[in-house]
Amino acid sequence: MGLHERRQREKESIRANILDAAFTLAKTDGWASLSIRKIADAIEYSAPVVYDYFENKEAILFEISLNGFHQLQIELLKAQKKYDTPEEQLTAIVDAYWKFAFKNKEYYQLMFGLGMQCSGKGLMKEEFSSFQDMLYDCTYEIIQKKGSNPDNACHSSHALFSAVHGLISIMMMRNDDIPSTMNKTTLDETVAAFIKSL
Amino acid sequence: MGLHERRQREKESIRANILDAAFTLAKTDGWASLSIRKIADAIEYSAPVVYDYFENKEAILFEISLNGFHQLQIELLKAQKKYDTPEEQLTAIVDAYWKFAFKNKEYYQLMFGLGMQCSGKGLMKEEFSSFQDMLYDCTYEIIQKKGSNPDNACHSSHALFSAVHGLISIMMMRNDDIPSTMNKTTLDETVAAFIKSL
DNA sequence: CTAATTTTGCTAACGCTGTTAGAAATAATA
DNA sequence: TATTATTTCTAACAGCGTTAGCAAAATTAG
Repeated sequence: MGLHERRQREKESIRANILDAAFTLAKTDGWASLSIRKIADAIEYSAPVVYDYFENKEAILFEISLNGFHQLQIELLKAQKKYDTPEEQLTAIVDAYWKFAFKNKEYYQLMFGLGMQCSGKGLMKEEFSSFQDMLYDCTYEIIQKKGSNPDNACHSSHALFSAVHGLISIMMMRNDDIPSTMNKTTLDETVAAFIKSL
Repeated sequence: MGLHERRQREKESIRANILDAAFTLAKTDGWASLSIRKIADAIEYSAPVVYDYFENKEAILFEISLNGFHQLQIELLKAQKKYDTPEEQLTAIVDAYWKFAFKNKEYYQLMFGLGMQCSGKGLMKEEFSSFQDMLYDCTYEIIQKKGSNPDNACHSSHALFSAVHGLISIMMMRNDDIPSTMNKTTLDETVAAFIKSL
């Protein structure tokens, strides 16, 4: 009687195909041109079938963005584990964040609503703040090590996150009239100055 | 023979009405729900008339975003002129930038493509960089005054711009699970730390 | 193995979008 | 007044997200 389970697996496979197709289409043609009908074409079903698996288009985008956040978190943890001191960890985490953003432009655009209608504005909680949390932890440790006032850790780490996200946002939105090497340099300098300032 | 001129003025008035209507609609219902037909309704014409004044929808958004940049520039200059020292000017400029962003959410979203399809990605030049230029000038002056190396002024001011824009972007995209007072404090601290670091 | 029932997937449609073609109405000129 | 130029409209095209309702297929029951 493994019939139900097989059907279940088939359904899950279709669901995954929808997400896959949507993301692949976005990578080739951009989020703006993504449509339910194109997704349906890609998975070789008619359009209404998509609605058996997702409530609406936004739900698809939201789930893809969650995937993005999870993938990002994995990268960040991997980077952190490579080092022991909070200073090195912080540098590595920011570096991994930067790399993720540019290796996965479509993810980053979706996750933060850059140049596109954003999905699930208020719904994000832990997913959204994992980077912030990691920055906070490192910042707190560094401050403690230095014997400074740890009350500012929250503000400070938030400021660093903003700076990193801002740098990435600007780079992504503008059509590279700024050399991308400069931005990476600016990032590195920002992180270095940040650590020193604690 | 002032007939042509009157017609000319009428046409310009319709053009202005289109921009006005578009912006007003955006302010009440958001950019996502803005449509050519709604604009046409608002100015009491049929939809195709809009295309006698603008090539397409994007051209309308682009022009509105230019208005936003110009208005922002005026605010920034006003803030700068209030002070004489570059430190005070820098603080005032950033403050004016922040205030503009939250007094004119719709402008800022359009100008930087926050949570919406952005208009005229590559076309922006001086308009886009007026804030950056002003930050640079102040930064350069402060560095010179302090006798530091002015080669870093470019990177430094760019970093500050990123931090400010990042802070605003995050605040606008998230549904205020972060208290807005904290962000303003973070901003002030960032600027203060920035000046001190030069 | 057939009959009833559930599940699945489709076509067609609604109301919306940006945009264009072409006709009708209005205004300006000869 | 007749002709020409301009203005403005309606209708339409192709696409969008989404839903209703029917046909086909797969599953279950007798």
